[in-house]
Order: sequence, then C-alpha cells, then structure tokens
Amino acid sequence: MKAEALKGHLDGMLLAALEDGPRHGYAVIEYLREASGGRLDLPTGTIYPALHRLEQAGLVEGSWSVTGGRRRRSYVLTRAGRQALVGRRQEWRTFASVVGAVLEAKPWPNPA
Amino acid sequence: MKAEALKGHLDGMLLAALEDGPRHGYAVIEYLREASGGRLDLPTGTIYPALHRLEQAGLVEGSWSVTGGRRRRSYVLTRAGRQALVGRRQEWRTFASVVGAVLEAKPWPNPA
DNA sequence: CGGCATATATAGCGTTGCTACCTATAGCAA
DNA sequence: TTGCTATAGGTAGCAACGCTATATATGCCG
Repeated sequence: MKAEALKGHLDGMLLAALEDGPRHGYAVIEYLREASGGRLDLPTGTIYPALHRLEQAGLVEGSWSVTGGRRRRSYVLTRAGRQALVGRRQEWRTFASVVGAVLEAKPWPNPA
Repeated sequence: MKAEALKGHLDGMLLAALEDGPRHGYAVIEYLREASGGRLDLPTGTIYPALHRLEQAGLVEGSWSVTGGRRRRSYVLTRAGRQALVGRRQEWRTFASVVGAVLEAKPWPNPA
C-alpha cells in the first residue's frame, strides 16, 4: 500500500482503535495490524506523533502508568473524540463512495 | 470532505477520467464534478500540477491545441498510464477494505 | 465596458506519514 | 556477562501533495 494513501484517514482509525476501551500506543499498532489482517503495519514514528496530535486536539486523553517495569501512556476517547469518530465514519463512507464511483466510472447514484 | 483525504488517491481518479478518451484539464475538473454528483469540485491549482506530475511520470501525454481561440492542453493515457490505472484500482480496493474493516471494527475476513 | 465562463499556470503553505535515530526495561540464549 | 528480541516511548527532519492565492488570456453577453 502506498505510503501517502493513509493521509487524512489515520486519525479515524486511531479513534476506532480506542473505541472499545483504552489502549497504549504499542497496543494500538498491534490492534491495527490484527484488525487489518496484517496489511497495516505502522511504524512507531507514525503512531506516537499521531496520538500526540489527537491529544492536543482534545479527542483523546492520555495517562501514564507502569506495568511490569515498563512505562505506558494509555489513551481514552474523550466525548469530543467519540463524536469525531462518528463524523469520521460518515466522511469515510462518502469519500469511499466518491472515489469508488470515479474509479469504477459509475455515475453517482441519482437521488431522484 | 477534508482537504487531505484525497492525498494519494487523486492520480488514480485522473487516470480514470482519461480512460475513455483524451480530456484537457478544465474538462477533467468538470468530469470529476459530474461523476461524483457534485461532491468533487477540485481547484485548478490541484488539477494542473497533478496532470503535470502524471506527464512527468510518463502516465499521460499532453498536446497543445486551439479551440475557439482558446489554447488547451489535452492529455491521453499512455500504455504505462493504462497499466497504472489497473494497479491503482486494485490498490484502492485493498485500501478501502482495510480502512473499512478498521473503522467498522469488523475483523479482516479470514482467507481460510 | 464590466463581468463571467473558459483555460492554463505557478509560488508558497500546511498537513502528515515516514525514515532514522535515540532511550529504556524485561527476558532469554549463548 | 554479553547480546538479541520484544516491549514501550520519544523526536528531528524529510518528502509528498493538495490547497490558497494570484496571474494571464480569450470569448461572449448585457
């Protein structure tokens, strides 16, 4: 998969990865790998800054903890994050329909 | 639709827009608008540089003409462009499946 | 003449994912 | 002990690319 294909769609996937409970960055990477059947194997240099961005944006909230001698930063969805996830899902459906329609050269379904 | 959502997917759509015959930049914009039911209204500052990129990459071939006193640069798919379009379509399907699976929290279909 | 559609072009910006590198602990093998 | 791997986090700098803003030019209509 091309590197830049993800651009603009990663945030939604991160939010989705946190929907069913808090996860720390490393666990998010593993989750995405499993949920995508191994097709998504994102480098840490992608995930950690992205989580920081989401935290800055107030969509997730991070907290430090220590488990087995290792420090972790766990993230939970905020209320805004949950709302954002709903929006991102809708945007994705529209986007996927548009690109699909153009690529398959099928005219957009007429609402009439 | 978010601005950066298109990143990495525009090229494929441009190739698709040229699949059924040559078009010039302005016509490509109109085609995409119609094929997407008005959801895609791309600025000229996006289309023209993108077509230049595709030409540089050897995927399309441009030629000047004059119609009704207006100069146009029409683009045709090269053989490589046609092959690239096939590849882009396949990549899109994979990408859409991956993102869809993660966003909808459905595990990737097991090939077994 | 003014304004709009048609038609092309480029400079510069902002976002964002990636590469490469760094730190640190736990556990296991040589 | 040494070293490798997995786990866990981090940053600096780069590259790609779509967008904004701006510029040029023609045809046509009021």
